[in-house]
Parts: sequence; structure tokens; C-alpha cells
Amino acid sequence: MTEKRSYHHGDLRRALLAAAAEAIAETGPAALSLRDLARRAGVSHAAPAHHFGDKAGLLTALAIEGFNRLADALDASREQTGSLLESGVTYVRFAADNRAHFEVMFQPSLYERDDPELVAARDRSAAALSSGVSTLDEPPPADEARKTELAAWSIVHGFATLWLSGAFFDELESDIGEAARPVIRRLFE
Amino acid sequence: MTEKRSYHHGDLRRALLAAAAEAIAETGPAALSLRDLARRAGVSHAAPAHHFGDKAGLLTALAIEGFNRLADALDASREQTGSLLESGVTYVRFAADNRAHFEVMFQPSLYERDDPELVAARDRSAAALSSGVSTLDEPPPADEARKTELAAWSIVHGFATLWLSGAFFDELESDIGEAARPVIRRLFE
DNA sequence: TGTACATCAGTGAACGCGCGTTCACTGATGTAC
DNA sequence: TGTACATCAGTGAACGCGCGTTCACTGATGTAC
Repeated sequence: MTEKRSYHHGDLRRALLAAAAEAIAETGPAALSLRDLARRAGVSHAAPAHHFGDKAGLLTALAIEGFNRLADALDASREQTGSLLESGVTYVRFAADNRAHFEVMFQPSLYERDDPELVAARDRSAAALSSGVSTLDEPPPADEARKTELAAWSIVHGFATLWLSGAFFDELESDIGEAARPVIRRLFE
Repeated sequence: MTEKRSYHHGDLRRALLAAAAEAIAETGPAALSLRDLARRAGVSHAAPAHHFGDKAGLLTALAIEGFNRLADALDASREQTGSLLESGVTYVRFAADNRAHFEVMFQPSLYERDDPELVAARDRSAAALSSGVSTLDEPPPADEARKTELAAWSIVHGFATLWLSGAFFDELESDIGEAARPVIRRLFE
């Protein structure tokens, strides 16, 4: 913790992203300031611009990280369970465990939505989501599949968003995944 | 438009709320500044404090207005159609037509969530939502009803949120209500 | 109908603050020979 | 193994900006008599 830092930080880019996730979880993405991140990383206030240029650049990097983590989690869930319901549980868990990333990912006005790396990461997530529908016991006909995908995405996204906003405060059990499972299950009955 | 204004504005409180909805739709709730609202309302920069105290006070008023409008819309929809599906369509339409209100309503960190008037308006919305479940052709048993409510709320809230974030951009038709109906219907099959 | 006065809505100057951005700089690292 | 030099990461002082807040004020409105 109290390591001496040399003139060069060594891993400032990563440290700034972690500081950003922390700050956003505390006060939301819009209140983020580069000077605050520099303070949190123990570095001069002009340093962040070196790595990200401006706030949008930093949030683009954070969104990329988020979409890749989500795709990783969904892929792993599908491999292990082969169940769309469990992929949904994974989605809401991801949102709760990566709150800052999640908030940024779905506010594209905060970042550069055409960044090639971002587009690739977003597409990975989308593919992981839609491949989940094909794991259903009775997969819908092709022309209906997209509607089912959107319904599944909507219900898990809505549950996660409402949970994070405190709408279920004190009503549901504290594990978001367990709280979500019986609700998501309604979609498949 | 170019009416002469007397020293007293006459309806500044309402004008500030309208200006706030406009500003939030443009740049989001966090970027809101009281000085900007004063400019939009054509009034000196210290005037807003007279009516709302600070930003949280103003956003509390906006959230109250939003929850009441939502409750009104849901009540009207239930009276006219008696269909939970159509209540869902009404919910997503409300979100699109009252984007600024909707965004503020579900970010309680922006306002005073214990304000009595706010609590009352929020409860009105919640009641309107849950009474919708009892209109189903096959209402669920009492102990299951809440899960069904949460599923319905989640799917419409998720669809609305994803739509507003641009996630369906260029994919779905431009009327959010028509786009949502076949997706929401998946929950009832 | 007229006058006096209290109340209230909005004004405008002043303040201190944190922010993003710029820029000449300095110290560390890596590579060529 | 040693030296020279280019490159790059991070510094720190300076700037101008918009913000929220305060406060003595002024003009309009409403009420008492």
C-alpha cells in the first residue's frame, strides 16, 4: 500500500480504469472528473490525459472492458449449464458485480460508440446473448427467435436496472441471482 | 414568444420544471445546472433557488410529476383495455414520451427519496402496476402474484431502458409501443 | 374607492471552488552500437 | 559491458470557465382599514 512509487507509475492505465470504476460506483459516471481519478491513483492531475485523452476516451475503455467481461461470463455460463435461465441469472449477477461498467455500457452518450474495439466487444456480448436462445428445450422458429431474444434480454436487463436503482430495496433477498431466478422463470412457462 | 415579462414571472416554478425536462432530455440529469435553467426560463440565475432550494429539490419535484403521470397513464390504460399487455405498452410509451422524467425517477440518488409527496406518487405508480396483474385471464395464485408483477415490470422496464439507450437502434420499427407489444407478449405465452 | 404597509418574487454583484486544457519541463526506460 | 541518445510517462504551474451560494436590493402583489 505504501510502496514507494518511482517516477513512472508502471501500470497507470489499469490503475485509472480501476479508480474510475470505484468513483462511478460511488457517485455515478457523470460526476467523474479526470482530476479525481489522478488523485485516487496518486498521480499528477495531468497524467490521465496521456492515456485516454479525455473523459470519453476513458469511458470508452471502461465500456470495452465491460462488454468483454459480460461476454466472457455469458459464454462460461452457457458452457457450464446450457440453460438460458442461468444465462439470465449470470447477466443480473454481472450487473451487480460490475455496477460501474454496466452503467457506462448502456449510456453510449458517454463514450465513443463507433470505436472499433468497442463495436467488437459489444458484438461479442450480443452473440453470447442470442446463442443462449438456441439452448432452449423448444427453440422458437427462426422468425420468432429474435423476439424471444429481446424478451429475455429485456427481462434480465430490467430486473438488473430496477435492482440497482433500489426499487426492490428490502423486499427481495440479498443475492440478486437467487432473487432473479423465479422472476426470470416466468418467461419460460 | 416575445411577450414582455413583468418583474414577476408569474409561473416560474412550472417554467423551470419544463426547462429541466428539456435540458435533461438533451444532456442527462447529471449535467443539469440551475444557472442553465434560469437562462432557459429567461430569469436571473439566483431565481431557481427561491422555488426549489437546490438541484435535489428540483429533481424531487420532477420525479413526483413523473410518478403521477405514470400512474395516471396506467390507470387510464387499465380502464380502457383491462389488459396487462396494454398496460405494458403504456409503460414503454410513457418512458419514451417522458424521457427526462423517466430517467430521474429511477435514479433516486438524484433526489430526496423520503419526501412524503414523492413516496405517495411512487406508491400510486406501484399500485397501478400491481393491479394490472389481476386483469390477467388466468390470474396467478396470491403467493405467485408478486413474482408475476416483478416479471412484468422487469420486461417493460428493460425494454424501455434498452430502447432509450439506443440498443435497438435501426433494428425495430420506430413506434416504441408497437415494437414492444410482440416482445412483451412472450411473457404471457 | 383610496392609502399604507407587509410580504414575496426576482435581481445582480461578488465570492470561492473544482474543473479541463495547455505547455515547457524532468526523470526513467529501452535500444543501437 | 559500457555509453549515447531517442522516446516516452508523468510533473506542476498557469489560464479561463461555469458553477453554487450569499446577500443587500428592488419592484410587484395583496390585504387591512
